[in-house]
Amino acid sequence: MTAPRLRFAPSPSGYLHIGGARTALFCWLFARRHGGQFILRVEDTDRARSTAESIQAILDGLRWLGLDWDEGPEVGGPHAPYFQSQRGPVYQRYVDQLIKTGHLYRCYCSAELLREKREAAQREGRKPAYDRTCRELSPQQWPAGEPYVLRLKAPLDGETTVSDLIRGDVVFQNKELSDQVVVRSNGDPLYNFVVVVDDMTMGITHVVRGDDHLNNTPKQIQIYQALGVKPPSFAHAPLILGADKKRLSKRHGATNVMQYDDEGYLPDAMINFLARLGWSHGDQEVFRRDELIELFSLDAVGRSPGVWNPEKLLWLNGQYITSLSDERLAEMIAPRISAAGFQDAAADAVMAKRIATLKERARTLAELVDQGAFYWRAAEAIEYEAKAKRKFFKPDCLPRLKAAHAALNQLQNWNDQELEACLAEVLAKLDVKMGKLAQPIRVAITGTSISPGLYETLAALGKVKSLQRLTMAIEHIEAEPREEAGS
RNA sequence: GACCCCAUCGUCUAGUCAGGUCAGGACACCGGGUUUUCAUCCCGGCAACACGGGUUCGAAUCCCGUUGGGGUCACCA
Repeated sequence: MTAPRLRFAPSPSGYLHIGGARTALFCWLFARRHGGQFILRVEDTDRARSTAESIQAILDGLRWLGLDWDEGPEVGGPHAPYFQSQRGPVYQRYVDQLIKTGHLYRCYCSAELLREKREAAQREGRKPAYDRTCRELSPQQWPAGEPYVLRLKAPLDGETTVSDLIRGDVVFQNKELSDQVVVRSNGDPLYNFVVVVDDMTMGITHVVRGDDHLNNTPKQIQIYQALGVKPPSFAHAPLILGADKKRLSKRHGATNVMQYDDEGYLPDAMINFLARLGWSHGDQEVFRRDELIELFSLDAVGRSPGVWNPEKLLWLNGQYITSLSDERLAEMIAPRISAAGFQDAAADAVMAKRIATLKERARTLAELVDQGAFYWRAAEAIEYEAKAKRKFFKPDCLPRLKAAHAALNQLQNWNDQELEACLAEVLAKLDVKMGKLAQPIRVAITGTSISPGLYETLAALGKVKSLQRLTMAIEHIEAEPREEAGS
């Protein structure tokens, strides 16, 4: 295959949506797989809805996902500008061509009249297509000074076939297609025309987009034909649905990819998950980015719409978190720790050790920071969970905690092995089971009955903080009124 | 309503194009094991070819129909 050129062409009327992200991913993967180019083009001709913030949000989303574009906003390229709003002269050139070749005609029907006709057709069960009233108007019949739109003089019969790389041939009867408006009465060209001109002039070879565009494709092919140009290859990927099988929207949860960043998802996990939603490679679930590039094929993209499954994304994200190095994770969560207002700035080695105890338990970076709160908190800022306190801070554990404190205080090498040996000795001396000692200590140092393994946690917390919290716990229990006496 | 697309466990899917293994994997769920809690991990379980006709010795796979779901029908993109 000669180097393909693919484009992602979002309209900037919001953030980067999950569905858009997957479309962009498929385009990007295909381009990277075949050594082609990935082009970003902004479809901002709807000035009422397009905003600069949206453009930025979409760029941010793509960058977060690591979908780099070879041409487009902020990087430029040989086919600039990459904003439709700035390509007026290009469109005008091709409008002129189509007028000259007789493919466009003036239609003086008012928007109001068309709306009425459409509604009447709907009511009477006819198809709501334009009735071609003005198609054969001669210039003598043009009402002077009246506004008009330019319509495509489309074929009246025959058929238009979309050769889709995912779905095969999709045939549309031309009589089902009406004479689409190409230029508004104010002179602005419409979407189906500008998208064709852009794809054509930018040398796009493969148009990969959502299923919702399949019905636009024959209209675009008719424009290519009028222009006398061979259309690119098309591939329409199935849409992403919510749990109720309705088109994915905000009420199904987060649809903004950057919200997943906020919630502590990793871009690689998101990429992996998005790729697997609609595309597959045998039984494989986890793919590195380079594997995805190597294996991606439009042949393996399914045809049926898929349901967004946040549970599986969570699982995948956990897999990625576990697989990252402690050091890398430390970098990633540092901003989150300070944003949460925690003070403890531990040395890198200590930080890595702490993360090692947490990462296989956390499915998101947010969970990781949350579950490690007892690490980042100052020693004296410990908060005991009510239930854990009630269950494990009983007066009878005081001797055990005191014995543990005394023994640990003597420990020279504060590491997993030494800690285990040290506590084993305490256990033997007191003749109690591990559970009787581990849980009170756990609550003392973490504030809860749930935490990573005790030795590694003590080791990662550090001797000073650990002993301080043990002391605090002992004092706390001693200060507590003895409930047994009353009841 | 018309047109277009789609149809395997609850979900993502393999298998469909070149009909022939108890329909495979993953998430979730349930049970068991490991264990100082939780999680990880390991083992096991539950669970699907939408329905009806054909074609065929044989159909998840090919054909037709039905049903269901989705999408699109703008002087939006």
